[in-house]
Amino acid sequence: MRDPLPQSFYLKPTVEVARNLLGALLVRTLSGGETLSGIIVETEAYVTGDPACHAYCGITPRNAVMWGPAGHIYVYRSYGIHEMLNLVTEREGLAEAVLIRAIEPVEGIETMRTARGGIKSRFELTNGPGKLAQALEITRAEFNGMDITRPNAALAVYERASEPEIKATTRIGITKGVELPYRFLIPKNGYVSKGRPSVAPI
DNA sequence: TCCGCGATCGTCT
DNA sequence: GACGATCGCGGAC
Repeated sequence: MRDPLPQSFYLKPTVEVARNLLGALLVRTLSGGETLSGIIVETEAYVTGDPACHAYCGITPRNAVMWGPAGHIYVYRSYGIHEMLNLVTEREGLAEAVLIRAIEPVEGIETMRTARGGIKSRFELTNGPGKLAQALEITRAEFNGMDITRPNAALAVYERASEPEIKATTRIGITKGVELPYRFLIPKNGYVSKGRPSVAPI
């Protein structure tokens, strides 16, 4: 397989990166050598001046990675339970990121099923940010701050085959900035998350 | 099928 | 001490 997407891919405006990630292949290599992969089908953009963005209130130990170089991984825990996978965008000093919300499983489906507690439906293995992290065994301890553009990394993103149809809607599961159309997904894909936008799709 | 609620804990005030 | 970029279960219809 070719090299992972380079840092220049993540140095573009965050909304553009969020759109360009749709259709790309997310590949997780487990410590045992097994490969898990899936096509990214849903993302959300978090930008400067956005009240829903973790970085909105300034730099803290938790969100420090967002201020760092593009192409690094920001993982944090939500509701005390779920791990969230984000990819840092923009230049250093500008704290923006893309949340990966859902993928369509390609390789390692049985392993993902086991990691998810034996769930039967393959549509529900990775259709939500918390589920995706659980299925791919992505933890904050191992991945927060890691460079995703490095060859042979435990997690990598590869260029998409072709540009998919893209739909923009409002974001999900937040209480601030709900009106911004920063959620992007591939319509009619059965693996997107089930949450619904609070406003009609744009 | 849809909706409401509890779980659970790191982080910030 | 309160809350959150969520999830899954159980009950109503």
